[in-house]
Amino acid sequence: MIRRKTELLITQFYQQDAINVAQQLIGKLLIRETKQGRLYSRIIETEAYFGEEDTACHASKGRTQRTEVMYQSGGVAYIYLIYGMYHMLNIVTGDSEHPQAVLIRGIEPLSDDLQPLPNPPKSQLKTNGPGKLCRYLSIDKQLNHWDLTLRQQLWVEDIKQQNLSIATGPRIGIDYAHPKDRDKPWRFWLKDNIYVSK
DNA sequence: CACGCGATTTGG
DNA sequence: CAAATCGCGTGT
Repeated sequence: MIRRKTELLITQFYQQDAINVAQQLIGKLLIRETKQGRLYSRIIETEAYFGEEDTACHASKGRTQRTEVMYQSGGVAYIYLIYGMYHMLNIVTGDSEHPQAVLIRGIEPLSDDLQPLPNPPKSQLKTNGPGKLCRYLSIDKQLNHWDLTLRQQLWVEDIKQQNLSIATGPRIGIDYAHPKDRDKPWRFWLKDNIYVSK
């Protein structure tokens, strides 16, 4: 019973608009479970991509094989390859038929007891960037369409957070978008965190 | 079916 | 500042 209720809450959380989810994901726990074990991280940077009307969003080109997953109901992963070598992790949000997603741009890796790592990852294992964190978490297109509400392999957990200082600003790397979208403050990050990109 | 480019990262 | 590297969307 408790479990059912929890799953319902998680589903409802992802059915909110991408802008709301992007903001609320900051500070939450991202868990990756593979045969090698579990990796715990804290989400510290996100971006919202909202609908066909958002010219920065892949769905602005309409429904294609690639964007199909964004038309699903919130809670599944949208993962694609960019620049021929980097994977991007997104979480689909909102109701079905309204394509939107949150790009996970940065995480802070944690130890098994959920404390900041004494020795932050170096070189190949940095996590301050959407491509780097996918490399760190061994995320590729095998997890495209993955249902995060199953709470296996890849999912998000709510943890007690207080006094989070969240900053907002325009999204990165979307020069191709219409100015009205380029300027929208749909990037969110945790202030004063050494892992935030740039 | 050819072509151009991208929600990035890295090293010079 | 440019290279790496290939899937996807577009137009023929």
